[in-house]
Amino acid sequence: MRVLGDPVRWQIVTLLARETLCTTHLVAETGARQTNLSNHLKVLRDAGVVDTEPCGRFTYYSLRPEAIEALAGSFAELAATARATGAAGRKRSCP
Amino acid sequence: MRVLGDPVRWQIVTLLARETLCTTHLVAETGARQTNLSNHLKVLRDAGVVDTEPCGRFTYYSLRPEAIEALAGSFAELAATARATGAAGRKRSCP
DNA sequence: AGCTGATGTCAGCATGAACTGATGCTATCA
DNA sequence: TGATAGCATCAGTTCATGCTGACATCAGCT
Repeated sequence: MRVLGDPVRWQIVTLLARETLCTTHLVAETGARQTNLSNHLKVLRDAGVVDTEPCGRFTYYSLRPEAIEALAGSFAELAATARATGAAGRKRSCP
Repeated sequence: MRVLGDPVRWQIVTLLARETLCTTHLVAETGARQTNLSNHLKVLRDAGVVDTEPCGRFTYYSLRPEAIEALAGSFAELAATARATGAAGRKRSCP
């Protein structure tokens, strides 16, 4: 969750959702430095959001749909309970 | 998105999803100081994630289901395109 | 009106995260 | 085998943001 808070990482995720890319492509697309991107990609890798696949001297990055789907599911669940409490008028009384 | 990256704010959101609460309750639940919570609630209010309803000298906070549902929808869409690119093997060729 | 308690706002401080430059490793090509 | 390119890691600096204390404000009660 905190991992996707950074705008650069969010841009990386949206780019990878459409296409599997390697670091060079991401550098060209985002305009960020290679080192900077490498750090962000490490964070995304550690969080299990992206997968890596070496290809010669390049490394391809792809988005893991499971991770995004899990987030989407928890958000949907949260929205459902929120709507239920709103409909039921569930509120704790003033102390 | 960036707004929900903070763990305290995430805790506030999950609490409000279940029950409409006022600041005193949130102070008791999270253990954070009142000023700290007030700042976080301001951020959530500015982002349109929560609604406020004054009740005497208390103020009730409730989660806005629309905001969460919008997030859930965009995540689901992202996951769908990610899964499609994975299935189609869509990748940009090495430069 | 005056008092009390709940809440919001502001300025300063501290912690953490992002960005950068330098360096090293690995794979490909001449 | 030397040169080059892609990529990762490390240490240092800068910047953002959360936290805190002090003050202001507002509603309700006596």
